[in-house]
Formats: sequence, C-alpha cells, structure tokens
Amino acid sequence: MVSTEFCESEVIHEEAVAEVRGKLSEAEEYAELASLLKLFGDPTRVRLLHALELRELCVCDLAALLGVTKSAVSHQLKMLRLANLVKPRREGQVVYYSLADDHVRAILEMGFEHIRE
Amino acid sequence: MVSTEFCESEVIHEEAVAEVRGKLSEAEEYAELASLLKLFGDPTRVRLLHALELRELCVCDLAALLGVTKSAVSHQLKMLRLANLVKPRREGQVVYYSLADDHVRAILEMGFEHIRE
DNA sequence: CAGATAGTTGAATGATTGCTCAACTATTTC
DNA sequence: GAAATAGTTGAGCAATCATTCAACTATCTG
Repeated sequence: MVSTEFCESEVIHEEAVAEVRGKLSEAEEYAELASLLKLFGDPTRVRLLHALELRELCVCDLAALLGVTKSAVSHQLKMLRLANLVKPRREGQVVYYSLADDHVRAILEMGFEHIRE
Repeated sequence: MVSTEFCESEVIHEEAVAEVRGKLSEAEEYAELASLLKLFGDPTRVRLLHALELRELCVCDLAALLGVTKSAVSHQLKMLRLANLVKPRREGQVVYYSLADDHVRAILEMGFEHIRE
C-alpha cells in the first residue's frame, strides 16, 4: 500500500523511492543545512565573505567597501558569526572580522565556477 | 579625502580597503552568485538536490519522497533547472530529473561538513 | 476521440527577510 | 568624567519567497 496523499497515483517507482529514502538524512539536518547555505544567498553577505577571504577587515572598512551602513554590515556579520562562518577579534574600539574556516572559500569557489561556465 | 557617507569617521584602514577593493569582482557578479547560492537555502530544495545526488528520480517520486505536492516540487525544480543545477529527461509522460553537474555535490558536501563540526 | 495520469504554470497569500532608524554599549582620549 | 568614535541591537517596513489551489498541457491507452 503506497501513499496517495501527495501523488495522485501510486508512487511510480516504488523501489527507487524506498532506496533513496533509506539513504537520506533526517529532515532536521536538511533544515540546518538550508539555514547555513541560506547565508550565502544574499549579495551583501557574499561580498562580505569574499572580502574577508582576501583579508581581515573591521566593520567600518567593510561598510565603506560595500557602500552600506555599519548597521547593515553588523547585522549581517552577526548572522555569519552565529553560523560560525566568521569570527571577531577586538582591538580597542575596533572589531576585526575574518573567516572562521575554509568551507566558505570552498563554497564560494564552487559557486563562482558554476556561474562562469 | 575619504568617503564619510557610510562610515561616520574616515575609513579606518585606507590601504586595506583599497587593496581589497582592487581584488573584488563586480557587484553584478556577486548578485549572480547570491542568486545561485540562494537556491541552496531552502530545506525542500536541498532535500531535492540530495535525493537527486543519489539517483535520478521523477517528479511524482520526489513528491512522495519529500511529502509535498507535485506542484511544489515542480516549482522548485523549475528554479533549479533555470540555474542549470538539475536537468530533465522526458520518457513518455514521465519526466526524470538528475543533477546537471558536480558543483551541487561539492557545495552540499561542504555544507554538511560545516554543520557536522 | 475520450479518459486517465504526469507534469507545469500563474495568481494569491502568509511567512520570512534585509535594510533603516534610533537608541544603546564599549573603548579611547582629553 | 565628558566627548568622540566603533560597533551592536531591536522595532518597523517594504520586498521577497515557498506553498497552495485551480487550470492548464502533454502523453499514453482503449
């Protein structure tokens, strides 16, 4: 007996669905993955990340570089920080940000490769 | 003379900003990159992509697998198709989808690695 | 050609999102 | 301690987004 709730017919390829279902992760993990990758889906954030890939920079410099307010930059950096994509380093009044690990580089690189094809 | 439009003070590290500005791509390319990577920022789409990473599947099977309507799946597949992330193959009434290239695999892999740390 | 099924599409809607503004904290300097 | 500057934060708002619904196309079968 196959579900007809979301598909008007029976599932067409029952064995294929069963095979893939057994290999998929839990829905919760995809939610977490999507929350992470969503952060790469905004022009301001990818510019921030790409800039930080080149060099450690402070909030004020990032704002000037991107042509947006410090507030906007700070809001975005907070999201990136909570996702462990960037890390802050305070020096007096100035907070410097840099990439937290190399996954950012790899993801941006794959993205660039794809759109340049 | 340094812009004070977006930063209350002068830019703090003028040389750093100049250096990075010279290496950044054009704003347009970041917009395109963000549009692409945005597609990885939805739980339904990452589940679709991960399923297709495992095996070619038709719309009806994908709907059953994810527990959503064929309409929802079709809408998402259209976005993924327009971004050249998946490709369709029609066989009679049935349309099979598969990954268009290996960038999807790489991006999902980096994402999984990051959240599993 | 008629009926059935797979898939697509456009409009509508409720939810999410990114920015702005204003107020706030933190640190340095005088 | 007061003033100045770097940065953060929460509320509010306009824009974007993911789903649903209903109507549609395409293909196969009798």
